[in-house]
Amino acid sequence: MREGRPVRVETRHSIQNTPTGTDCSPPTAVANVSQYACQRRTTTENHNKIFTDVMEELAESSEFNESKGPCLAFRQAASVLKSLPSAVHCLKAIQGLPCLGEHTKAVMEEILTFGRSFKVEEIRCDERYQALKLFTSVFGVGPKTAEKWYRRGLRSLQEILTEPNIQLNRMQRAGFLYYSDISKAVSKAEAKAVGCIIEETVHWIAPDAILALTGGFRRGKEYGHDVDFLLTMPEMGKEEGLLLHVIDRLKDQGILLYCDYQGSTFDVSKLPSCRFEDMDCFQKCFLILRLEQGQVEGERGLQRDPGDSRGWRAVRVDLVAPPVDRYAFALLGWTGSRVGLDQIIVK
DNA sequence: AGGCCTACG
DNA sequence: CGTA
DNA sequence: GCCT
Repeated sequence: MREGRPVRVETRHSIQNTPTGTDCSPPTAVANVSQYACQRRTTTENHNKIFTDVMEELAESSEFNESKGPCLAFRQAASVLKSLPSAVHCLKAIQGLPCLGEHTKAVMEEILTFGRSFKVEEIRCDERYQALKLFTSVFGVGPKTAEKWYRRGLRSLQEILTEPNIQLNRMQRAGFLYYSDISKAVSKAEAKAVGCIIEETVHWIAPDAILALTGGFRRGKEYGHDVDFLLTMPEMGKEEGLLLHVIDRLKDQGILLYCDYQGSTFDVSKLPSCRFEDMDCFQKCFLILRLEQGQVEGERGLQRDPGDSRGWRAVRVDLVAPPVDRYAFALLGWTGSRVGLDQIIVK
């Protein structure tokens, strides 16, 4: 997810003392909003959905209008609001928070007063916005491609698939093929089932390999849009080639529907300075896996009508394979001191 | 007034 | 260009 | 649009 860019910390970003007691939100609501999006409190539930939905629509609309600045600003505003531990009930409660300026606050006031934003409702009615939103909801389709299709007069996904002169790339073909599955949220039970499959595959290759769930489900979320794992070997360097082996095995099992592999770009001799926190250089892959319904806890053998559904669904899965020293560092960073390694390593 | 991730495929 |  |  993407949480937007870091914001410099200021003393005013911390809550001011409110000795008069006129604030109408818990005092903790505004305290401790970090300078960095990645350091902000990541709550399991979003307590300000009524605001963040609108901010994200404004961001999307800005993106479609190629207004990069406003797009970023609305995304950051949404990110800050999502990090709050409780719902905002009056504007006073967000005093001093970063990324919430004049315009954003005006929109929020409108929502507090009328329960809706009229500007956003206008945007939602716009034909171009609707089409671009629909097109970009396909995995592999961004604003440029969506705009191209819109200018050709296309309006529905069916029209895209029917149009003979459109050549979809590999990513987009997967996007259309598994559209409804990928659009659907992944449940915790499904994430666990994916974990079992990856675990079995990984340990078949290397019994001492270490696999850990990360991302939203690691933080205890009930639903997510993909499932993330960290994978490594206890002995430094042994993780080389492991990820490609895993991908081969998934292929052999016939459950690999899509695979985008990125080799490691970590090179000590090339790096000007050691950046421990740079996770982007590790081996990783973005997959779409076929998950059998029978593998999911709670859905075992409940299939009364086999003709009713396929008996499986597609799930987006990310695997990252750092060397073990970085792995430990990354896990501790994501996990915090309260959870032990035994709780986060899938065994 | 000017910036607003980046690296990879 | 699109992804994370 | 928000911040510097």
